[in-house]
Amino acid sequence: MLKYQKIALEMVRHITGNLQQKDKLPVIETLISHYNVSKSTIIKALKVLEDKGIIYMVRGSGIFVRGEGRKGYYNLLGVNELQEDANDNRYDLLNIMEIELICALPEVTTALGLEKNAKVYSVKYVYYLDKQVTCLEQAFLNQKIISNLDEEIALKPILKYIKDVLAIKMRFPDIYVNVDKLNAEEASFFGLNAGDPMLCKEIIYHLANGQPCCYSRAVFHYKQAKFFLKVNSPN
Amino acid sequence: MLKYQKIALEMVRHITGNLQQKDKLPVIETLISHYNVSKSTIIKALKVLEDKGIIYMVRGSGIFVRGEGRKGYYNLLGVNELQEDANDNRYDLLNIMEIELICALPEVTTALGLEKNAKVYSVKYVYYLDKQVTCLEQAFLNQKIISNLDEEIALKPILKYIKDVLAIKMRFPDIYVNVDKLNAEEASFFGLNAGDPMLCKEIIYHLANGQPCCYSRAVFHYKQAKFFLKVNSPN
DNA sequence: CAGTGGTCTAGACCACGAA
DNA sequence: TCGTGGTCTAGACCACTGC
Repeated sequence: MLKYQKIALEMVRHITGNLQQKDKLPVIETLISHYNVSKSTIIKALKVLEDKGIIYMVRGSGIFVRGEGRKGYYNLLGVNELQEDANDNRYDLLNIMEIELICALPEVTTALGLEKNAKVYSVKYVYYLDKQVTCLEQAFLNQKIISNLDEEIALKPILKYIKDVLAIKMRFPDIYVNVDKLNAEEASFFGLNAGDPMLCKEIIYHLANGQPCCYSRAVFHYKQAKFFLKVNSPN
Repeated sequence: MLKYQKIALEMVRHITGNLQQKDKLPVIETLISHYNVSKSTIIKALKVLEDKGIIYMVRGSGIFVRGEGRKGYYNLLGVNELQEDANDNRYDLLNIMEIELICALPEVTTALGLEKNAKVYSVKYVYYLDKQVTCLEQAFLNQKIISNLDEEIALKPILKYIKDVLAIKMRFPDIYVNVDKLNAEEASFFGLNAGDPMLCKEIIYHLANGQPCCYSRAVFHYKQAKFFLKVNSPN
């Protein structure tokens, strides 16, 4: 693990454990001697925290804690589908409804940049929160990249499996959000009526080399479709 | 303007004007001699583009163009409300329905961290796309920070005014997204029915020193509530 | 194993905020 | 004016990709 990453991690732990919104961090000079690294490395670590929305740095003044988001809202980037971060208690139960190897439909071949009739794994997930269905997800994985998928693998954090076991590096997801009315089938899962609102979140995951490898479409119960996003100044 | 910002800007222009998805950029050594700056400065400029989702860098391989998002979707960060970026043709007409100086309601005092009964400007906007209402927005601005607001000012990009005329620096918005049913009043604006879906996007803008100064709540027609977000590897 | 992106350093200098 | 964040440099060295 790189120096700046390690420092960033330590800082996150220290902040979340001990500090509150608007608390001031030590000045950079202090951090330099504390971690015994160069200024650039400290700043790089701090930038990581700034990008995550944990701190903000004010020139001429200091470094401050940015504080929590609104309660009941989930991090839009804390990509909960495909169980990337299972610590996040966005749901308390997960089931796989179906898992099969199919020929990709046009929608999927486009999203994943595949040849016609290429094979993909389709995995349908149901997420529960307080014993209610909160999210329906269907994920399509390029079989050329992720082969030998089975239920046991798919039930564990699948992106972690891809990273750790297959040693494939994921990068930059593209996220699409839109709103629509529930169809009858979806509505029955949620215990809602057809025509009720829903939020649809689509994600296309790319590998380190830019190739798309996974396309996911998740539909959320509108009462639980609450997301936040901490942005930084675009400069 | 800083070196790396200037270089980033030039690069963006060059890419959007001449290159396509997956095209390869010159190697860093070349960029160094072309722009006549140090390696760190080039990398800093490239990071700006990477954060914007314009390029991706692959170690050992090269720097590539990431390509456009899906058609018909708008950048979730291209914060169109309050007209930050008027070039973006997310709407083709804008009206102010109402502008007044009022005592902040509890919801607003919380969002802006104000004292009870503090004064805020309330500005109600209506956005049109293809002669249809596409978005209703109500913005609340802390009067202690933005004083003397009038219709003429509010109709121009208001964040630009705050930055350029008042010389106040904006930073890190917090964005909240949720989905709900339209009430009767909102529905009548959109030409939809009460109970139809809507997307609500709330933004709290903070100043450079961390103080919240503006709270905006925008409701979108569900057929036009399509947003994308280009994320980078969290490292 | 060559080529390319990326980390890390030490230090000069700049820009902004607060007192 | 001082303290603090931030830019920029030159160069050593590391880590990954693809031939």
